[in-house]
Amino acid sequence: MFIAEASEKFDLSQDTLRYYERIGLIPRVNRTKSGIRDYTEEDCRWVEFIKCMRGVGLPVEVLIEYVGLFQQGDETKGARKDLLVEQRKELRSRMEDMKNVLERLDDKITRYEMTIAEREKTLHR
Amino acid sequence: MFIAEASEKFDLSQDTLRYYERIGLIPRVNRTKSGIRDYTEEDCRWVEFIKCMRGVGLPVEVLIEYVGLFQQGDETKGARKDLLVEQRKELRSRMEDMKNVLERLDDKITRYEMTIAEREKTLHR
DNA sequence: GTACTTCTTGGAGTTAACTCCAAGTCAAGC
DNA sequence: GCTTGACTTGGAGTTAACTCCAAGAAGTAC
Repeated sequence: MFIAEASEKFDLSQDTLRYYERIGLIPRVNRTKSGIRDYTEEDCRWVEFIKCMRGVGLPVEVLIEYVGLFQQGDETKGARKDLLVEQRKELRSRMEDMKNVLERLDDKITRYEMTIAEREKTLHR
Repeated sequence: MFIAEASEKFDLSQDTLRYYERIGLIPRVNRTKSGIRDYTEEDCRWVEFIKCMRGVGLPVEVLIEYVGLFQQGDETKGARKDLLVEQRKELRSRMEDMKNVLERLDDKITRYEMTIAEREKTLHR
């Protein structure tokens, strides 16, 4: 799969795909003999994984480290696990914050709805 | 309350507080006769609200609009509600994404734990 | 009444994460 | 064998959201 197709498939610009590879956010992608990127199944799995993680805000820096550890082989499995555990903690904490804000928004919206309804009533009285 | 105290209280730098005010993310804060910011209760409520919303990623631009609408008076209550409803939708959608990623991380971590435990066993056999 | 500290403003600088661009290469169509 | 179009690279530019800075004023300690 060439870069145009991958770009479509993952809804990431070609520039973003190249950028991710450049900075080590995904491992180096396969090339044809003439140097053109030709994404393998595994390349695609990396892109999908990174897009997914970036989508919920895991920092590029952290993901670069993960990919780096991965490329160093089995010895780094412990470190990789620790990294994921830490990110999971962060994610949970952010979700907790969001849950609270969501409640607050629900509340605020309900109050707006009530005052607006109240005003309507008064107007038509 | 002067800016140093507000900065402490909300854990936002003085620069951030001034910046928020400058761009209209919070309404103009009260001044002493000599021009020094003196946060009232209401100013504080705004700061707290904005910090809270920014903390879960609501865009500055959107919050500026909300504050702007607020300052235009009761006529804008409908618009303010709509804005909050839209942001709630966004928030819910992001939380949904995060829930999925959380499951994925749980899975990945479990798998790491299993392979690491497996290797330990082999080593000590 | 002068030194010190804390504030003021407008504007410049920084950071993360892309996004765009110029110059060049290569395969395909005619 | 020349044009076209999709690709390559390294590097510059952009955006959102701060963060820092210089110059100056104002209250406080002595």
